[in-house]
Amino acid sequence: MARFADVVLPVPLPGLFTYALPDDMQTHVQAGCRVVVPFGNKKTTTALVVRLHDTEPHDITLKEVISQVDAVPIVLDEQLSLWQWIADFYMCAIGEVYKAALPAPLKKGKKGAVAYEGVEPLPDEISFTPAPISSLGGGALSPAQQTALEAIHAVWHERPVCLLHGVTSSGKTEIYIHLIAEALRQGRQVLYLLPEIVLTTQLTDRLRAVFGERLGVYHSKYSDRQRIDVWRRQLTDEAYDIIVGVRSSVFLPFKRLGLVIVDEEHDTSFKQQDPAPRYNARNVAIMLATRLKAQCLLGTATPSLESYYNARMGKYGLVTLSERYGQVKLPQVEVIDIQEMRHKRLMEGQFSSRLLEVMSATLQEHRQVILFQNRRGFSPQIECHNCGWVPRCPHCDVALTLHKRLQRMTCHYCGYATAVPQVCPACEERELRQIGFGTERIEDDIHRHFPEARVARMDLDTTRTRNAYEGILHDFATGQTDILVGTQMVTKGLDFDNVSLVAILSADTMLNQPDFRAYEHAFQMMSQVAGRAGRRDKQGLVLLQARNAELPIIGQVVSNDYEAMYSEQMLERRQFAFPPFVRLIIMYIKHRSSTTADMLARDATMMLRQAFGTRVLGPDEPPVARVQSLFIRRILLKFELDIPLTAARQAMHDVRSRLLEQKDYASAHIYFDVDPM
DNA sequence: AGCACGCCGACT
DNA sequence: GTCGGCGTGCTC
Repeated sequence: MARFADVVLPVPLPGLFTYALPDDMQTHVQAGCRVVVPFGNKKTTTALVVRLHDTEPHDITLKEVISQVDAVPIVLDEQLSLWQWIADFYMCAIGEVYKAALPAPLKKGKKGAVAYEGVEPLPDEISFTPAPISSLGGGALSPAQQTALEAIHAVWHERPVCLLHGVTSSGKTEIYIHLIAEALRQGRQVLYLLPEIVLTTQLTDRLRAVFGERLGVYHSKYSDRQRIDVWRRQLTDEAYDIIVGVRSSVFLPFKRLGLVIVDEEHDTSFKQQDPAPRYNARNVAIMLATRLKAQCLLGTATPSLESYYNARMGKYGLVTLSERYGQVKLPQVEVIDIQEMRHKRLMEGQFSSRLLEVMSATLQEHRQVILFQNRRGFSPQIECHNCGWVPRCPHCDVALTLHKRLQRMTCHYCGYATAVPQVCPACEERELRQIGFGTERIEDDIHRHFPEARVARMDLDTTRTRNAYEGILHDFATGQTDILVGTQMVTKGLDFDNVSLVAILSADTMLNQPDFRAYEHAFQMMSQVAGRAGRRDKQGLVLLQARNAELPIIGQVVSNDYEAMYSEQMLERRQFAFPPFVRLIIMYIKHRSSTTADMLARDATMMLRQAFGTRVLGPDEPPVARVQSLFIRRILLKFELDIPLTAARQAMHDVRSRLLEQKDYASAHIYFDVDPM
C-alpha cells in the first residue's frame, strides 16, 4: 500500500513529480508502470512511476493519478537507476532520458486506457527457436585469435572492461562470436553495440547464420512497432539472447545480461549531440555492464585516445591483434600532394591524373573502387561571378549547399531549402560559380571521366530509407556497381572482396576542423577507409590526396602507425590540457538576440569563474554561431580528473537557474554538454 | 518542452 | 471593432 507515486514526466524539468494514488490503485501500481496524470493546465500526460511511498509532500497540493496504463512494469529498477545516473552525469533532466529511452508509442500511452485494461498483450507471432550453436559459423580461430581470446578472459578475471585493439581484417568478429557463444552457454544475454545502421545488415546476417532467431535487432530506422516488440520481448522469459543495436539500445531492458560488445568504440556517433540526453553510448554501455555484473569488450582498429589511455593506465585491460587474418597484407598508401599537382596542372577538379590513371586500370581489371569525400551535396557554396554574393541560410550562419539533382539549395543545419537562383539577386549576373566539391559533384565528374562505369553514391541524401542502404550495398557487393562514392558512411567497417582501390579525395576538410580531436578523427577515418582496400587475395592501394601532404598525421596514416599518432596527440593533449588529461563540460547559451546572448555569456562566465576560477575558458562562438535563428555562445570548463564532479555539477546547475531567473534571460536556452565530441 | 494567459498591429 | 503575433510564467 502506497499513497503517493513519484513519476518521471517527458519534460526537460529537473526532478520527479509526486501524485496521489486513488484508493483502488494503491495496491496495483508498481515502479516501472506507466500512469496517466494531469499536468499543467488540464492536459493529461503519460508518466512513468519510479517510486511509491507514504510521505506526503508539505508545500504543494497534489493532483491524482487518472489511470494506470501497465499492470506490470515495462521498465526495470536497474533501468530506472541507470537513467538517473545518465541524467546526473550528463546534466540533463531524467524526463529527457525517458524520452530518449522509450520507443515513441510507449511514451504516448493508450487513449482510453483504463486501469489494468490498457495492458497490451505480448506479440504472439514471435516464434522462439533456440538455434543450436554447435557450429560457430565454421570459424576455427587462428592462433593469434585464440591467444587474443584467452587474453580477454584473463583480463575479465581482474576487471570488467577490455579494449581489443585489432587491425582491420584481423578477425575481431570471429572473436566476438566465440565470446557471444560462451555467454549464451552460461544462459546470459549479449548486447552488441554498433555505431551506425549501415553495419547492422552485414553483421546480423553473419550472426544469424550462427545464432539464428535468438538475435534481435534494434535501431532507429526500424518502425516503432518493431522496436516495441523488441522492448516487450526483453521483459519476458523469452527475451532475445543477443541484441544488435545502435546507441539507443543501451536503454533496453535486460534481465540476464552477461556481455556487452562495443564495436568501433572510437566512433563519434556513439555520442548523441542533440537533443538531450547528450550521452556517450560507449560510456553508458560500460556503466550498464558494470552495474549488471556483465563483462564489456571495446573493439576497434583505431582506439579513441580516451580508451587507449584508460587501457594503458590499467583501468581497462588491453588485448592487441596486430596480425591480419590469413596474412592479408595491409594496403599500400600513396600520398598525392594536391598543391604540387595543381602547379603541375595535373588536377582535374578533385581528381589528380594519377588517381584517374589508377582508377582506369582498376576498372579494366574489373576491380572496384571506393572514393571518400567527406561532404555531401554538389557544392558547399555558390557565388556570384560578378559581385561575390553567396546565398546563405536565413536562419543559420552558413552558406547554402547546392543539391543539383534536386535543383535546390539546402541548409545542412536546419533543413531550410530554396530554389537555385537563375541570376544573382544583387546584380543580376547570370554566372553563379560552384565553389567546392560534395559527393554529388564527384559522382558527376566520375561519369564524365568514366562514362562506362557504374557509379553509386552513399551519403545521407541517398540513404534516407532503410532499403536504400541495403540496395546500394547489395549492388556494390554483388559487383553491379564499379565505383562507390560516399561520405564517412563508406569508411565504416564494410567488407567487400573485390575492392582494390580506395581514394581519399581530400584529407584537408578533416584536418582543418577547428577541433582538438581533428587529427585523431582524421586518422581514424582515413585508417578505416584504407582498410576497405584489398581484403582477400591482393594487396590494395590507397591514394591519399592532401594539400598538407607533409603533415606528420599523413605519414602516420601511411605507415598505419597508431602508436605514433597516439604519442604525438597525447603530447598536445597534455600540453594544452585536453582530454584524456582533463574532463570537459561545455555550457551552451542560445538566444534570439545576439546582444542578449553576449551579455548572458559574459554574466555566466563571471559566475562560473567565481566557482571554478581558471578552469573556466571563454566565452566564445562555435564555428556556426547561429542555428535556427538562435545565437550560440559557449563556455568551456576544464576539470582535473581527481576533482569530485558532483559538487561541481550542482554549482553549474545553480548558475544556470540563477541566470534563467533573471527576466532578461528568461527566454534563453542554457544547457550542458558533458564530455563533448 | 508545451500550453495558457496577456497585451499591441492589419484585416472582415 | 476582432484575429493573432509570440513574450513570460508555470507545471506535482
